[in-house]
Amino acid sequence: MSKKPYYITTAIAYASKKPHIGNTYEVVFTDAIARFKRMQGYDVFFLTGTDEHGLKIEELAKAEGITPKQHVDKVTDEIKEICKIMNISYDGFIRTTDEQHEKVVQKIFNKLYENGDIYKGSYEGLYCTPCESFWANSQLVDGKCPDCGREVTKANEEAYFLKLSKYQQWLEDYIEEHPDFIVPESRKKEMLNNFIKPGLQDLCVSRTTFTWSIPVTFDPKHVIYVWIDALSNYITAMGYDPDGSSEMFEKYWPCDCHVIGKDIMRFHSIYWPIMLHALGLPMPKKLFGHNWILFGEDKMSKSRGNVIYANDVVDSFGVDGARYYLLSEMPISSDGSITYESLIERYNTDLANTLGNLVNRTVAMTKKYFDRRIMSGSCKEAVDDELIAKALETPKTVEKLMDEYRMADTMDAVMSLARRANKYIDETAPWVLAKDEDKKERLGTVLYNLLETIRFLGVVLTPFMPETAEKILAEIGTKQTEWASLESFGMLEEGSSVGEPVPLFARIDAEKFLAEAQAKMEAMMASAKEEETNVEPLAPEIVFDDFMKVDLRVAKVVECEKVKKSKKLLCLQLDDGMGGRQVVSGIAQWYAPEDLIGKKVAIVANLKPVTLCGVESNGMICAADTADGGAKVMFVDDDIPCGSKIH
RNA sequence: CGCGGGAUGGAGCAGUCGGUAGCUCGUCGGGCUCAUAACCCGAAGGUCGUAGGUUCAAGUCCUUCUCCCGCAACCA
Repeated sequence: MSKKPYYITTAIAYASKKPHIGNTYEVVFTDAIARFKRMQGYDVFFLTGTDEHGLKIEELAKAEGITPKQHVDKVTDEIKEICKIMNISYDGFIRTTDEQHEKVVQKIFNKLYENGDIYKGSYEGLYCTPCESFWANSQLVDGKCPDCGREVTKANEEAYFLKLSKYQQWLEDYIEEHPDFIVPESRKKEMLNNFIKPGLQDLCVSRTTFTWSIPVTFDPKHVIYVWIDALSNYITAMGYDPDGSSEMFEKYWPCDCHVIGKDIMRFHSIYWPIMLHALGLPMPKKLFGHNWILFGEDKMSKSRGNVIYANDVVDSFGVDGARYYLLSEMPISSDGSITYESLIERYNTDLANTLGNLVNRTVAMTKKYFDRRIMSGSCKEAVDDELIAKALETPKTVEKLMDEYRMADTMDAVMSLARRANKYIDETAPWVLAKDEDKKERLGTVLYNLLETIRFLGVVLTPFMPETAEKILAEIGTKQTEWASLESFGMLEEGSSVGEPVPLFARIDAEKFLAEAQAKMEAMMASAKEEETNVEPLAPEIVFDDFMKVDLRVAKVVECEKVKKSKKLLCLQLDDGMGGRQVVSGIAQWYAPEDLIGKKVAIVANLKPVTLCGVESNGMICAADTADGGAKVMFVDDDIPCGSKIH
């Protein structure tokens, strides 16, 4: 009988910059599932790759003075290197710049066009000529271009649209009728309530403002929207072709699981199903949206000095230390957090103490008492039963948990067996048995039970920590490494020999390590600061009259409170020397109301009033952007009277 | 009242169908010496966010409120 196919993918990584450890999580998670399914006897295809088109990459390359292709080649090499370091067993690695992919994406676009699911329409918008940008009404600042402040003109540009609206009802029904399609459940509700039910607007799927993308064949000044391009990778990589797909595609499609970050759930749960449906293809079976790994409470960024790359972790903790951490630390329902402290703790307690030491002490005793020989396991006693039962139950538990992608719980189930084995050593006290020649046979059995339990651990760990598993199994000299060999306890070959007891995981000195990590962080922040000197490009030149149109004034913050229902907005009552005014400002993330009360600030005083979240705003507080995306308010000397004009 | 998730010993979490509140780490005490100052046992520590309700019985079901998080909106 042929093996059942199982097709699993990660999202393709955006080839703009080297991914950090949080980004690496997805590929490790998926790798563990892929390896697990292989062990279960599935014919697995595990696809990953890189998304290499788009405006951002074009701009980055320009800034570096290289071509976009050179840029993505570099980043893709880095990503492949990380996969190698992390021991990722992908079967396919697609790049969206692959010729085959580009060709098929064009065909997909054409087919959708021919079927009428993509149509040519016009993108109606407000255009700022100097900036060459379209803006939506809501983006305008005082009715003007938010970038340069000039007048915008109504303009029409032709563009292609995907008829999402046509499939809205179908999509809604499909998601409702397939409760396992989007997991976890909360993501499903988010998508349904925030996007689908309010109504889908047709999606603009072509661009003319940049060129680093796949051209529309029949209208070459347009390039295909990156998400159409990117999502297609899941089928183009497998040999899908509107004119006749490969056998491989027929075998593996529909995909069993797309593992994706929660941020791109939207694209995968709306655009992708509709594209597939329009192409007449079956839906993937599951979209699994995972959470993020944050550094403590923060997102990782260079300016915070907290970017951790996969290779940093691997250098200190080894591949499997890194893999184990990622797999065990990520809760299913909320964001995980990575800290050096927890990394060390996890490594030392679970891997070094519980697992590594178990293997080491058992092998050492086998060496000491039986000159490495594995004895018979036939001299049984009642104490053995609990250990044996636990060993037999562990693979079953793992299977059950892995069905629901409960990775952290899976890791715990495995460690729990190792802990039980340590306890068994205490219960049986082999060193006491060793003192009594009559107990030699019993001692042999105790060690046999331990070694057999270690074999279970080795086999069960194979998908998660392949290198360690291999070491463990080699150490006890067994050939019984198949998942099926865990059906019964006692498959370990009697009479064979164990290897030399070598620690699997060396303990890490937390204090020393943290001091070094601190130094690294500081160095990173310093270098990030240097990079920050890359200032924003200058806006187009203006004449003095333009400047004079802006009326800047000094004002004192009299009252300040948060705008309800909004995370970002503060509502300020200002003394502007002209009877006072109310201004709303999007700085709540960086300033508490009491930070501002009593201070004097610079305001743009003649902005047309607008209403934000139901609160009227008459003007704008001047603030400087900071490198990490924050803002710093420009405070003014207290002795300048309110209402003073600023030139 | 935009949508959704959550609040459980010092920390991080589990708790399926309502039926004695559990796990890992940490702390304290003890044991052991095969082992990587590792391992094992014991103890302290929780009125399960708040206020009500249903029930013989509520962490679990219903309602009120508070706070946190995600998504959406919003950054004039």
